[in-house]
Amino acid sequence: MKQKITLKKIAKEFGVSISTVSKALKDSHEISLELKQKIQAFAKYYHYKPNSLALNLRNQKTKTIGIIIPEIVHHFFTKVITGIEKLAIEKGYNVMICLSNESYEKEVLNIETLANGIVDGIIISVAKETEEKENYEHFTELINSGIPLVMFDRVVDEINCSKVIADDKGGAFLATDHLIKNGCNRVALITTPDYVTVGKERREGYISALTSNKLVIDENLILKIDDKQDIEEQLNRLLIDGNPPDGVFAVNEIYAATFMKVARKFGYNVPDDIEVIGFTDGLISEFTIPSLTTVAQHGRSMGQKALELLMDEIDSQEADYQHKNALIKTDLKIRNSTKKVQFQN
Amino acid sequence: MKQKITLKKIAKEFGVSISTVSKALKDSHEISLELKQKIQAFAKYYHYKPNSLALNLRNQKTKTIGIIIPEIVHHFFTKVITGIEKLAIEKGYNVMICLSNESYEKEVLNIETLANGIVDGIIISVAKETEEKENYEHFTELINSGIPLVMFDRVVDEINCSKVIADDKGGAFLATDHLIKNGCNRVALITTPDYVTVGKERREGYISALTSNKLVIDENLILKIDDKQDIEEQLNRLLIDGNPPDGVFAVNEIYAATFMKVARKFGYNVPDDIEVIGFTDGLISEFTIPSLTTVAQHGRSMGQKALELLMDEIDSQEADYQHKNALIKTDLKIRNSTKKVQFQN
DNA sequence: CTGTTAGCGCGTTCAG
DNA sequence: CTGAACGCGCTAACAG
Repeated sequence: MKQKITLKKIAKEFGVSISTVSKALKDSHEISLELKQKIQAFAKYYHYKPNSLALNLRNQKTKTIGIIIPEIVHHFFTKVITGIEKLAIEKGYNVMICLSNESYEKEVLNIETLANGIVDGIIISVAKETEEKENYEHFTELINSGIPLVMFDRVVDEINCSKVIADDKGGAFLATDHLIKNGCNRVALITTPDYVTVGKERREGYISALTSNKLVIDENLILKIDDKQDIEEQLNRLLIDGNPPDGVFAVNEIYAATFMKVARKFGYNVPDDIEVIGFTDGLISEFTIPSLTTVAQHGRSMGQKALELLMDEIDSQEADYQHKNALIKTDLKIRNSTKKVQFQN
Repeated sequence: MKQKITLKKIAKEFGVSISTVSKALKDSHEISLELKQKIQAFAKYYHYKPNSLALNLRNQKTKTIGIIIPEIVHHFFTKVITGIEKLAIEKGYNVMICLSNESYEKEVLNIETLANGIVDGIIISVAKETEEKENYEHFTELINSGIPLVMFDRVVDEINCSKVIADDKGGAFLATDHLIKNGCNRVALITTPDYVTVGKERREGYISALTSNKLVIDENLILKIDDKQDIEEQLNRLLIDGNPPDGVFAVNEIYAATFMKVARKFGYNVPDDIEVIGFTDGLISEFTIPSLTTVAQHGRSMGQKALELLMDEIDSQEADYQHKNALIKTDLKIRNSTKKVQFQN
């Protein structure tokens, strides 16, 4: 168990002081060439590396940024992380990922530990439970303590920090509008409970598309899924009364793919009887039959943008930093769960 | 921008020394009850928290463990992480995730930074490129420097550390045997290039199942996929000559799902013409049509086991720690890409 | 050219 | 009951 090599040990080895070694290793002009070379060679041989703990303590910064996400088993979040990570490395930062598991308490805990001197900034997508409780003190405290915070995807308006979100509303509009243009006039929405912010946005896009196409909003066609219950069963309701929708927009991939399964069970054909679009950046869409038309979220871009904003704030340490918001464009990825025929009439 | 509260500041506030405050906060009997109460109340009010950097520096440990994985956009790895994380939190450890992106260089870099005093131990699944290069110095150095290392899934035999792997061979045997028992006698294997260790294991299981069923190994039925090229095109080869396999075992979900797509394009029906099994712990399998029969890997259990072994090594700081290996059972998750009729003859 | 000192924040002796 | 001193590893200002 080889011990770590430190300045102190090198100093002892050469019978010089610690600071001499430190300077020698930084190639300071104050040190004689001969001594420098010897020390540098020695250090290299033993793979000397400054202890980052000590450095961090001294510099009061850590060159690592923290990411808090609700769930890692989720393709969208992993994409975002990939985006963050890539850029972070380029900028010489390390990345630390924490999971809140959608729990308020764990989110608070994560923030507390991260804030405790181990990261220079935090990127977060807030937990469902936090959105539900509307309890945001931990965010304000974090910000007050001087640690930059950037929110992405699931953001909270009340908090004054930089934010990056996908154009949820626009994407939902795009999808719904596409269905209508394809000839659907009974377009259903499969969504989350109200407290989930992205769900709300997507719902607004859906409604706006309906109204702008002069269709009425039929509450019977709006289904809010409770994740804690069986999803298939809840989806049945849309089909069981023999008066099915002819188009379906689901706010995520799982809902969309599961709906297709259920529809098939009821004997409906997708896309001939019912066209389906999902909102997602997932893996499943390509492998369902028919493959699923989706609203692409561009998770990687979101991650990159989030890191950019965070860096911007970290670098410009002005007390009155002006927080920025970014909207990541979404677009339709047409696959086979919708008909190709547009503008048919 | 509220400054962080430290022992020093509290001490100044009360006109006492730093160590007095420190003791007061730990409820030491050396401090008068009155003073203790005042200080504790004050600290609580200002959310005093010991700076972990300083603590780590002092204690020479960090209570965080590092995870290095090749790719995060991969359901199996996220499952493993979930498993690690859950147990880690319980044990009071934090988790830091780094991505190697399958690159040798990034893996080395990750290890170097993590080893540099920021983690107490590392759990890794090695990058493909590292396996290819067979360059393992960074691992031996890490171990020599006294930081416990545990490998999972993609492990390297030559390195003396604890390891946890899925029973790849057994799972492959199970799958292949199942196909044969179902009546297949031309079972194909879709696998990775040779240097990927898990691929090799699974291949062995496949071959062992064939021989134990007295079937000959037909190299034409073994297809090694190069991920850098178009997968569908490579899969065509299995079907293009009009003499297709009647069973297919793929070493991962993507290969399996993609094969089903290709087979369908060639007019073959799964499972009637060709039965398919994939090795995986993924999301896609449930949503393909037909849903995919798989060998379940139990990623979460692997993660948990890996952390257990790591903790075991960290706790027992004996110089001659005896490294342990764990084999995580795999089992068949029967879905609809295989026929239900077993023992038919 | 080299060494001393101080300080980052903390906990632990050891003296008083 | 309280405080001074030390050490974790490092750097920077200041002496010599």
